Amino acid sequence: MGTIMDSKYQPQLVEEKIYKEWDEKGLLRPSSDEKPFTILMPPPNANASLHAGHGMYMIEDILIRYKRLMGFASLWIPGTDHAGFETQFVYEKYLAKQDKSRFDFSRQALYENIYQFVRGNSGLIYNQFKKLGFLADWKRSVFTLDKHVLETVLDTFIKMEKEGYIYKDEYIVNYCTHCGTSLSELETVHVERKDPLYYLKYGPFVLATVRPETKFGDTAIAVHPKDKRYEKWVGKEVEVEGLLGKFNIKVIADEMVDMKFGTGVVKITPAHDPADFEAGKRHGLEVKRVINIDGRLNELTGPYAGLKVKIAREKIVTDLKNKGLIEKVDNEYLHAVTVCYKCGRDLEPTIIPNWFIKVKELKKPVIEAIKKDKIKFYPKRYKKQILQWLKVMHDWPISRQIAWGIRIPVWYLVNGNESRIWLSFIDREGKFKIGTIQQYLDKGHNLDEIKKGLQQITVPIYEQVQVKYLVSVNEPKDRQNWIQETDTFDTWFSSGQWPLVTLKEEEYKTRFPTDVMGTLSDILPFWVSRMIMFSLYRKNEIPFKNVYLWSKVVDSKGQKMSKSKGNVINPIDLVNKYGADAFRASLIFGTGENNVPLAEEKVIGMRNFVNKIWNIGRFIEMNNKVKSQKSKVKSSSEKLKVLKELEKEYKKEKKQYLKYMDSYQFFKALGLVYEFIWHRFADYYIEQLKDEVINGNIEALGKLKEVYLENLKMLHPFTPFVTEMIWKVFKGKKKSILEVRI
RNA sequence: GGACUUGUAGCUCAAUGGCUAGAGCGCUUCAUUCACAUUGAAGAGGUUAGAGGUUCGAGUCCUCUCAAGUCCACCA
Repeated sequence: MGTIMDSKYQPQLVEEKIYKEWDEKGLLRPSSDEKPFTILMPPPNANASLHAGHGMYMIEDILIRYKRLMGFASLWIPGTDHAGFETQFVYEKYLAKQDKSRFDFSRQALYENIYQFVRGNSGLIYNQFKKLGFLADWKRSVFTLDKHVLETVLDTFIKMEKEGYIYKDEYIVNYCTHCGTSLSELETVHVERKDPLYYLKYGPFVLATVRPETKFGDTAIAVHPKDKRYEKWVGKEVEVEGLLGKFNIKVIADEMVDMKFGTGVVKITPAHDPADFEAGKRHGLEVKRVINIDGRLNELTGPYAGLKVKIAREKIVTDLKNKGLIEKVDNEYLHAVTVCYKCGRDLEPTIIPNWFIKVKELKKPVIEAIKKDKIKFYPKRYKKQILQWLKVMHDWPISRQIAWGIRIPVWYLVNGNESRIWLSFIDREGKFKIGTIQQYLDKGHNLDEIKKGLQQITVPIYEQVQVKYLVSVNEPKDRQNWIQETDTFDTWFSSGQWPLVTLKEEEYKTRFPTDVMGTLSDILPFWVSRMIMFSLYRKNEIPFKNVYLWSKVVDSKGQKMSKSKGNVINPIDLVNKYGADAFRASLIFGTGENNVPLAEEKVIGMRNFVNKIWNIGRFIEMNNKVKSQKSKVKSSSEKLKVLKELEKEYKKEKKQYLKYMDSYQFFKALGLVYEFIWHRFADYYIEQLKDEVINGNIEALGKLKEVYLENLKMLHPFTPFVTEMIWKVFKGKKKSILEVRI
């Protein structure tokens, strides 16, 4: 043996070497003959670098290592996500620095540029994961734009379309005119804000609105059916004086109206308000669009055409005042505004043709599987939550108006539809063009040129004739001209199929359903529910048996980490300073089921603990080396009693440890071992037996060594490096603690 | 507006309805040739947010009030 143990454990000197040895020994993947245990790593964004939240992936590493020590062939498969919207957003910020925007590129060029951009950053996060000691099979990494992933994802869409789960509809969506895409409800943020509430004179009524600029799109006035004040008007048309002159408008009665709000009268603008859109459907109202998707008012607004919403509003308010059409303004009106979660700007509810999945039938087996506990949730309360979410989950818009993603395999027939298909493209001279295909064919451009420079096409849903489309991966081969949909799939549509694309074909027999899915609790509805849905749809099987949900990593005061607050902690800095073991343990120790506070002081505390583990080993090793030179001393009856006590206490500890680990109560398991090893084993037992051991009592030393080594195994999932290092000191340089079993 | 979660020492968190409510960090005092000062021993620090109830017994269960957080929002 003869390995010299320094009086201080220095992680910086050994961690990299130890990790390399695990890799070389093939310990990153399981040996084949044991019982399978499988975890699929939630794919981080391909261009991301490690942040504190990723530290919690360590929960999965704990499970992988624990199960390995328990005799399982534990396998952890990593991957990365193209993260459509997120990544394109980051890339566009990068473009903006060079005074460019996505409108300067064709979608093909933009896609390729982002691909290169992502490639340049990829691999970074895996190196950081390795620094944390993650025992994952990196060679098997899957990227959500890999060929076989595309095949599966496209195939799912085609199958769903065939079976009638897919439809296209004009739908009012939250549209960010700045980011140029529609957002799902889950991607929006509601903020409370004060805005002026204008009381407008509206024919015989006065009504309150914060958005006077949408009044050009009004197609009805609504009152509550029980409101006696307005009873006599319901069902009739009234004449209203507006900025563009007089017009007639219908009065309807609908329960959506709050009699107590404002004057109890609201204008209905189906094209620009989600609630009005629904009301419009109920009453068969015309949908009159007055704001285009670029956030500017259109030709129906007369002199205001071309103005952006905010500017138009100011101008319209001034003009209304001059005409005497504003009765009063309430400047203290507090209301919830929906803003873009990415750029924070107000969202414009807008009607856009979108692709949808009917979820009503698809979610049924999901609900059933969860109710029957085929999938278990930790902590338990999330079962109730996910069921609640599933219950109210409505049809899912899966199309996104961005280039970075998987293009929807739909082809529109061009012939005969030239003036029905709207598009934007970069022409052969590099100029941005927008309009219908017909307009540009007339101006001497040809379809190949348009397709080559294509940015985005919009195929509206027409009253009489629909543009014919085919669902196909490749362009239909006939004499006709076709053009492919430019919308891409929502990221969750592909990452929702993660469990269907990560395993090898033969592993679906042995490793599916996988054992544990661990992820941040925030994405329970986005991701977890959809993975279950796709898995049941494609495989008729649940994707995983257990779901472990961890919470956000926050700062020492419980505040969310954010750049603007300046409280962001870089995990790698802490690892470099105090070692990966200390960092890992600090995310587990003293936490419950709530947010995980991360503070340097706590990491220091855990560094001290790691050092304590090391020094206990040092004490035993020092006496181990010299034992042959000393005479044999037998234990006194008093010391025998202490040894028996130790044995008993250790057995109790181990039993409790297994119970905690098997029920995913990691913080309790670590707390238990911490307490035992430091305050019982070191502070009590070693102190009691110290003189004996130094005097050469082999029996006492043997017992201490035995219990110590067992505790190293129990600690290994939490602090893998130091336990491996000590193991090598005791057992030999070529041995690994990962090769033994608890 | 609805749902969920939380409120315990200065801070961050524990405590299957049962003994004197415990850890870590911080604080005070003492110790030191010792495996470890990244140490050890001792200590201060609590009306468990508040009020009421159930119980032999409540930090824990129930009701209400107050406060904080998260998610959802014509969907419950």
